[in-house]
Amino acid sequence: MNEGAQRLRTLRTRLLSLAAMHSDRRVNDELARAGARKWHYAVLATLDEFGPASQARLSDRTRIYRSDLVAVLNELAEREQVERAPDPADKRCNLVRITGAGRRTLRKLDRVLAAVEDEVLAPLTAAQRAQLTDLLTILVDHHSDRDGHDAG
Amino acid sequence: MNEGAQRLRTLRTRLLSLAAMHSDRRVNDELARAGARKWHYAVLATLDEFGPASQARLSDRTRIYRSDLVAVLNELAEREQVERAPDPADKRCNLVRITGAGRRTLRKLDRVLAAVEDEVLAPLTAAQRAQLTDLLTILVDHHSDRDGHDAG
DNA sequence: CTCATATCAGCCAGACTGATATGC
DNA sequence: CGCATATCAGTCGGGCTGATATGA
Repeated sequence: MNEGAQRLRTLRTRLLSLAAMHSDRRVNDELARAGARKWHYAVLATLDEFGPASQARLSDRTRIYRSDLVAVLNELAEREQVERAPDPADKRCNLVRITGAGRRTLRKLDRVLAAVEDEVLAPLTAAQRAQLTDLLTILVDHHSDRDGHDAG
Repeated sequence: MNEGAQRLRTLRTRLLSLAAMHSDRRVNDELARAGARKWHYAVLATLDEFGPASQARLSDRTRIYRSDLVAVLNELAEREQVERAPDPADKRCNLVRITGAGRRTLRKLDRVLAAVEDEVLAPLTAAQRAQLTDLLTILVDHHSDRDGHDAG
């Protein structure tokens, strides 16, 4: 009805939000069916890739707040997917490491997430998927730099 | 340390999530500075574009749940940015319309959001921004169809 | 009677803050 | 001392569900 018309549907920040919301919902649903949550996967994948680490480092690498990480690790430890032991070199720290069961869970979640990713990106061609990956990577890297996060 | 390494950082569903999280945070922060929230903008923009509507239609168009819309409209009505009056044609409905103050607020928020959008997309060239818009639009349209939402 | 509308009450994951105890 | 780590308590926006009253 006015100059601003169409802004809502073309607002890129909103498109990003809507696309992510749908993607997240599918991810969360499927992870829930597998008995896990995003954070569990993030922790397991990070431990598998980088090896044992303190909770502070895990927090940096997964972007899970330190305060929230506590509960996540409690859950993972309960399921024996990670082990949490005091670091002899620095008694303030816990050294967290992934277990065999954790690796098996990770493999399973990897498959679940690959399927969801494929479903979410279904309407895009291979070339478009590559484009999207590039663009999103640029955005994420850019604000990671500015916010000063751990590069791993 | 294993085949799954790098999966976390290249997982498209995660990249989407991270990019959207950053964008949303910036949007929310700046809207807050302007005394508003995303939902306020969505309602005002939708009313401006499509004209007066019932809450049910507003809910479809903005994707705000009907139950949540009540509070949003209360807030907007308090600030006299919208008017909510019983629809004489269907007494179950409220007819919601934007006011002059609402339009002025909308213009202000439009400027705020344009600035945020520009900041968020800063690392992208004009061509890349167009690409991103296309790709996100495809994704959003695709799942809107499947979830069966109102096209407006 | 069935269906839609508006409203209210409440749940839950998740982002984020602040305080505290402990060890460097 | 100042600084980092892990933990706990709690806030808050927002997505989502269910119940209810009322009218089409």
